Amino acid sequence: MATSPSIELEDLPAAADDQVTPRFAPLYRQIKTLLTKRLQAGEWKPGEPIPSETELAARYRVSQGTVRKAIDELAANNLLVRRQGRGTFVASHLEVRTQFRFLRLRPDDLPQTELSGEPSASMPGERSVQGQVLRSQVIECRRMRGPAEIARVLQLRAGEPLVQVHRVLDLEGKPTVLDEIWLPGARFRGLTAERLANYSGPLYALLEAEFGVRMIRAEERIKAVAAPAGVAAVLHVKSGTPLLRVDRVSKTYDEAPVEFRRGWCLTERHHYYNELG
Amino acid sequence: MATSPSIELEDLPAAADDQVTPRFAPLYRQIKTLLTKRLQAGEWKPGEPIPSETELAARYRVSQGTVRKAIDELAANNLLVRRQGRGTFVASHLEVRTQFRFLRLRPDDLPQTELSGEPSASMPGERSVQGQVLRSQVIECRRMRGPAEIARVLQLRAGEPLVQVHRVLDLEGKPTVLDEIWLPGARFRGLTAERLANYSGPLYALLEAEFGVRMIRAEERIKAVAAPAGVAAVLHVKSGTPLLRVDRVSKTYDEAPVEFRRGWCLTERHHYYNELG
DNA sequence: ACGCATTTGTTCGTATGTATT
DNA sequence: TAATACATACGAACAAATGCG
Repeated sequence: MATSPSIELEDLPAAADDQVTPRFAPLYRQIKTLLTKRLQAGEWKPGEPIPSETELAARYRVSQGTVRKAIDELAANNLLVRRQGRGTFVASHLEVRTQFRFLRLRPDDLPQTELSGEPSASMPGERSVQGQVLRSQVIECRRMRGPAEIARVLQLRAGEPLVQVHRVLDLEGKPTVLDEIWLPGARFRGLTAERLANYSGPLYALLEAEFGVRMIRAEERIKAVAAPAGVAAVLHVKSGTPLLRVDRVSKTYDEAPVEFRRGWCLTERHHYYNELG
Repeated sequence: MATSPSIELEDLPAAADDQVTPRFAPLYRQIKTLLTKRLQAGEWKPGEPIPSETELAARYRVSQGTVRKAIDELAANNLLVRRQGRGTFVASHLEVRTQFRFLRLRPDDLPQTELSGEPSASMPGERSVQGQVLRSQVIECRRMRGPAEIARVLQLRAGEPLVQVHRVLDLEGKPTVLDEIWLPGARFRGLTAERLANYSGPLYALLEAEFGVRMIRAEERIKAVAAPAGVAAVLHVKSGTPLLRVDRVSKTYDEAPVEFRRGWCLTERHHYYNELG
């Protein structure tokens, strides 16, 4: 097993907790809160349908339109997915439609026509997503008491147990991203190197299916840095090569952070894609 | 005047035009299209109110709720801004609330509390926005017949006239971003170095006020690169320093591209911030 | 292949609440 | 205070998509 690429954590953002909850909220927003709590409690599992609008309206003694507006917002927040004629479903990283929702790296020469393509399976451990062949390989997975900075970002007490995962993403057959991932040990008790090695799908799908933790939202902070020696070796480039360093804090319901990830991305043939509205 | 930093344009994305317009659309979406056309025609100017919902409902012979749903989507697309009790207004880069909407660079040590602060004026040519002091200085502005790649991205014929602007953004008093901007010459006929020098606000506000071109949406493609000598000199760093290279294509109504911009960003003390939903 | 029941999507109309001028 | 405009809430009806018998 490769040694851990030694990294410094000099400037992680501090966690803030200034949620302002107004005392009086419109009815549909109260319904939204109630539904969110039921989702958070795991009353309906990812991929399952929630009760119909008419049923919920009766349940909460409000009109169907009010329930509808609450669900509209939850769907806009990617907590639910509406399907005409079928029902409203709990969003899931297991669905092909929403797999790799957070992956923003694209090949430079991607034809526009392939962008809408759905992920397709191919060789074991390999997947084609958004027109690019993707392979993930876990380098390391161990339990540790993490650095204070990580604990702070994850809103844990310093010294609390963490799971640390290192992995390489191959895109188009070339090692392109080295991910260093930290998870709170308490939430992910059975997460082992073996479990990860036997699994080939998206990490968030595994975390959702096995540990019931759904990643809803994430913040990313991106810098250009010179590749440290350890990282450079894994990506087969010279030390000092410019890399994208993407720091991600992923959050679940109620904005609770449950993952910190630092990705080192080689952008010779790829780029980070973003849309500004 | 400084010489143009020589850059290569090896891998700009090709422009695609595969808008699928379904023949039959719901009423509210037809209304949305009609309103968009009137906005595009400049019937209402940025910052001005559009007619009230009841008035539009009467005008188009539909219910107020249908107009409301159309406006909801236009507001979600940042074309309109709703203000309870006042009316619905054409979005504008001139408003303090939406100034620098597309600026994603943040100082590393920004306290969360300052994030919500509104931009405030200070010294001439200097502005405080999102907790950071910002100063823009134009290095160069000239007319030219641009490279074929630029023309392609802007969906112009090769050899059509372009305006090229180079500028430096100072953040916290340090040169941090070198922007190389290309605009279609035809749309921006009176744009000169002098006009830019006399103006200190956001560029998009100028383009909107003087030339009636509103930037609605943009796509960015980001790479980590080694600073070329010309860029390094402007940013006061050693050649080869890792920089964020942010390529932006800005679009106006109907997805028409009207700006290509390449930003070279020093991320020693700053980062590119992004939220994933 | 057809029709039926279910569920979300669209549209209308009305009434009332809240913010602004 | 009054008028105006957007925001919320209700109820009803029909359209469109889906799944099933």
